[in-house]
Amino acid sequence: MINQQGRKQRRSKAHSSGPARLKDIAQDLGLSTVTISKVLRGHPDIGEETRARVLKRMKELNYQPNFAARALITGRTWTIGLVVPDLLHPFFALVAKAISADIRGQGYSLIITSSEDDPELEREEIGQLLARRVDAMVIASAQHDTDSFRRIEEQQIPYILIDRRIENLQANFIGVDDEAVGLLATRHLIEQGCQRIAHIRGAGTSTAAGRMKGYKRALATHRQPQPPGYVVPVGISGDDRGSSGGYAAMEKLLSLKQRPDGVFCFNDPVAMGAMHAILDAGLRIPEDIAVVGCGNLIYSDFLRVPLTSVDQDSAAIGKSAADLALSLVGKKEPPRTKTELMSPKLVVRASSLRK
Amino acid sequence: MINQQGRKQRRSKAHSSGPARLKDIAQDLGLSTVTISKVLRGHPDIGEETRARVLKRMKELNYQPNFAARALITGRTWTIGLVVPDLLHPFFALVAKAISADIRGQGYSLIITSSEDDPELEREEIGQLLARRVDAMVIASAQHDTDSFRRIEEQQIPYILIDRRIENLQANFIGVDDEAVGLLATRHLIEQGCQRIAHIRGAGTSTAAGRMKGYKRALATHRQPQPPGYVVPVGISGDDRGSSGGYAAMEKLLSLKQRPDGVFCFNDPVAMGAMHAILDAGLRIPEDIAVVGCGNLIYSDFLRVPLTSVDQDSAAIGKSAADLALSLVGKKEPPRTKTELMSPKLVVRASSLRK
DNA sequence: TTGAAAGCGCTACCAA
DNA sequence: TTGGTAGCGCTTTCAA
Repeated sequence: MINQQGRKQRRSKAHSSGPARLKDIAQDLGLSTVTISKVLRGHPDIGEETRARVLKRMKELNYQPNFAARALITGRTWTIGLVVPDLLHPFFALVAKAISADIRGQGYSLIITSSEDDPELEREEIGQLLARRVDAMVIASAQHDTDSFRRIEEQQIPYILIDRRIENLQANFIGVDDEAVGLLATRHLIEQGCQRIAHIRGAGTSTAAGRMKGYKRALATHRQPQPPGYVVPVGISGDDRGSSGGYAAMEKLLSLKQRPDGVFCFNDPVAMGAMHAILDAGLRIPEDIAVVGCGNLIYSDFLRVPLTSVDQDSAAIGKSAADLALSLVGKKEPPRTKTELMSPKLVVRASSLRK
Repeated sequence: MINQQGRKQRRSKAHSSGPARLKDIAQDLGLSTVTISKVLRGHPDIGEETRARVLKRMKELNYQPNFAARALITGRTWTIGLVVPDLLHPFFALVAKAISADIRGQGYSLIITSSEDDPELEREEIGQLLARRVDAMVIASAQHDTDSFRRIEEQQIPYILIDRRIENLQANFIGVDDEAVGLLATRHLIEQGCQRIAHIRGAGTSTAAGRMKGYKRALATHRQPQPPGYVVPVGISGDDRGSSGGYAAMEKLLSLKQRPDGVFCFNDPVAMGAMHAILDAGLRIPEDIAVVGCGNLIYSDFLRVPLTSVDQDSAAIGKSAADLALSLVGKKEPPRTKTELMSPKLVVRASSLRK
């Protein structure tokens, strides 16, 4: 009531405070807001001349539709939420980059949150994204139970798990075939003539379990020994995301009566730490101990010994997840859940090349 | 009109379609929406008993306020926009992580966009964030001109440049003192006994210019020679973000009649490439050529030769930017712009240790 | 081809 | 302490 006059005629000609609104354009041109709205959305029922006038004025005023107002009516925010355990880890950074690139052209923006691998924090972040009514979510989860996901389902928001699966949860999943990762890496070590192959495994994720399964299967298939103590879990570490844990785990392996002559490491940071420990012990890579990692980080070529690693095509995972997410937006009844497993690829470098 | 009945009484008891609204709770409890809204925001003018009842029902329904509706009225979206050239670069990933962690507790979410170092793309992304009415923006810009920023200013949205400055633009800036970076690195090489120090410089950014200035000043101060051809620009590269450019630049330096015995590299990826080239040429680091990088990436310890690097405290930059951004949100007249320069710190490793 | 009216879910303002 | 009313900027529906 108070500011009716002041607001409604706010921008009859010039720029005053705040961004331009449909109403401003309508008033300037003597049209209704509906007409402007139709032009904005490319509605066909508009005369050519009118459309041109409106577009011209929009450009002059640098008009940007208000997403909040639009979202309120349409129920779509044109926003995708991404939850990752750690943005600093190149795998997740690459996934984020790929998703961002994929959805950008479709008018979507990406809200990224980092859970720091803390289940409680992740729940809160998911709640926050829910409150913001993102159109879909992509999650690399640090959770072990399913209730966060039940909440998402209640709100009927499509979501896609990446990299890590959740037990007892039937959900869209895109990741790498982790058992194949373990198989590929271990078989390679066998082919390089390793006789006693150890594994430094990750902690608590489906990823870690899958890779270990592949490792064991490869050993069994090739009738290789599986001495006790040859599978060492890497502790949860701080900022280096595995390197120091890899170092410690490798020290344990080196202290065994029969030390291994090959190690398959859960991921590249762990492998770096392990290599460090091996070199510090005065041993040679790969002559004394061959090392294989996973992730194929970008700097693998520049390490003290270039690291053989299993590539998991992170960019493809991101792109697939984004495509699936977009295809699910606004669907009434969600189609049956989809699982997509990328095939891993071995990239051989000096750390495992014995022949 | 059509669904008045259907909607208004939608969730009188149970869960039907869509998330709960204030109105649902009000109806269930025989109160007005205003009362519920006040409880939601912790308004004091509410009876204890009423408050308790409302909170209980909210919990039961898993109520989440609709951000879009709130934003429409308050004019605040509780969203910060971040624009970086490349999320994969650890510096920007770390900045993003720090900002995210800082604003999380205050109820803010972070929309992150990657400009791929493409000025045109960056303009579009900034436009997108403007349309979304983010409350503030943090930008590591790939632009050279100022009009994107004029547009932000027109919309009265506070923004903070990080890492890279823009010429002729008076704006909030948080970054590292790049001249000090160049000074620190170069002086260190001099102290290590290097006689002919080269510089592989970055392209086009204020950062690159500042570091080179520091390099030149250190040489001048210590009366060191500055032979022609000793400053080589690194080409813009693809996915390795500088490594291949560093390799090529170093090859050029190695082909000079008098090759350098020390190199200060624009950043760590470039330094990795340069070290690669040096080793490939059969030379030793640091005995034949000492190398210093910048950024102090996390894996510097694991390289073929551990890399001496200038640390720029990326996390502090992120945190400062976030704090400043939040402090600026909703301010009528923006206070005068603020510049904050972090002091760089040299982290010495084997690549430069000659004594 | 254009526009009037209603309303998305919430908050601001003021009266009761 | 509580609530009625208006309205944020836009889209939807339907009538003109």
